[in-house]
Amino acid sequence: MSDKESYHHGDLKNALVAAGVEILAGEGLNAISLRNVAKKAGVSHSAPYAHFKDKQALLAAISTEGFKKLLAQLESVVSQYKEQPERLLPEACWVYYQFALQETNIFKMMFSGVLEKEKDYSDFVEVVQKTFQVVVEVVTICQTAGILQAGESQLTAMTLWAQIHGMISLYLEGQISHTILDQHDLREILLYSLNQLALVPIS
Amino acid sequence: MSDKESYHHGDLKNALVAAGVEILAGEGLNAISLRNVAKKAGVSHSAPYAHFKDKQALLAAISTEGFKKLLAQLESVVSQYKEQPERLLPEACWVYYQFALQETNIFKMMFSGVLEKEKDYSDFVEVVQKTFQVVVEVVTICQTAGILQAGESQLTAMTLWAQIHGMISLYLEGQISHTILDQHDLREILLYSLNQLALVPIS
DNA sequence: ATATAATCTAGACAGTGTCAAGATGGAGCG
DNA sequence: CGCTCCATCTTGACACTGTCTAGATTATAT
Repeated sequence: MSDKESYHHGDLKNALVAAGVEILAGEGLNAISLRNVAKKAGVSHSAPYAHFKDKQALLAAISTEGFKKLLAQLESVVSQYKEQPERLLPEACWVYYQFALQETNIFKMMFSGVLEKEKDYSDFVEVVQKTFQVVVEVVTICQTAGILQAGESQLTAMTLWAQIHGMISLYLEGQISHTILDQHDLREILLYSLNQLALVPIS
Repeated sequence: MSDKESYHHGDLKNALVAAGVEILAGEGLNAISLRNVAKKAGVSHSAPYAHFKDKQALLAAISTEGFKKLLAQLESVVSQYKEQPERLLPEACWVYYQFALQETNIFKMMFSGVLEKEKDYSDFVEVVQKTFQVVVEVVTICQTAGILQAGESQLTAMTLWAQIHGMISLYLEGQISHTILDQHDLREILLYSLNQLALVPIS
């Protein structure tokens, strides 16, 4: 089925997403066009319409892929540091930072309002919810360990996520003042912000 | 000079920015094209190139306009509550939320990585820095009032900004879980997150 | 084996950003 | 005042975009 010579591609849907991810990573957000992606997948310019209603739908699929990757990395760090809550918190946040720094374009796409959320894109919504569940899990662990204030874990998780997400977003936008960046690297800034939230010193 | 009949528009640069703001607010980010903006300003499709190097440059000018508006609102709330630090903090943050909610499209544009920051866009950078200065001012006031932890006010300001910015961004992206939104409105969520940062209960 | 549906191609259309050539008229010079 | 220069604006063109239609190809189910 994955015979590249055949008229029917066999796995075009995934191939298009993969091509999109590649273009996104290599040439940036503006370089990603349907025709571009189709060409990279070795297929005619309107073939994607057999698998995606829209350009939006393709972008949603690419974003979903990004979220899956982020989710996997978060889950990995949680299972690694589950028993050391004082390390779990900074490392989990650091993974988020790292993802944003390494997969900048996909990250921006995931959050930059490129996709209008009118359509459900149910796969996308699902993986986002799962990701949030992991954040809640991290928060719960930290709360029972006395590292974070006890309280509604969902709201605290939102607060934590907002903190991390906001900081890395502002960083990517180049909106962290140079007087700060000259004196501190990103890891220090992360730890400083976490210590504003935590009950116990974090390092 | 503002004679609308004349061949030379007289104030086209500002007119284009104004038209852009209007389209952005009315029809959204995807509807804003150079030709569209030019038509709204009553001018031919490539007239903008006399005033802006790029589409990017126009977008940067529009973003700058947005920042000026946000800055003005922030400054206003600071001068209003300067003497009541316990109210200043939530109200200043609330103004940020309100701006994002009311001028959603401009807000997204200001932060959504639409403009590549390779070029300086010095007006833009300047107003961003001024805005950050106001945040630092708010933080300093709250620190001396014992509402926020004493420390490097720039880093604390970054933390606060990230918190607010992250939360409203996630909200606009539809990424705050419904189980939260069903139980709390945005103002409550804001206050909850601020209370994670503040030394004193905030309401 | 044949019909039906899924997949892919080819061609067309209106929009898009950008550039080049030329028209227009205001500003500063004599 | 008259003339020149130059910023401003128009027109036309180009390659590229998302999307739609009609038709070709092939997998799948009967």
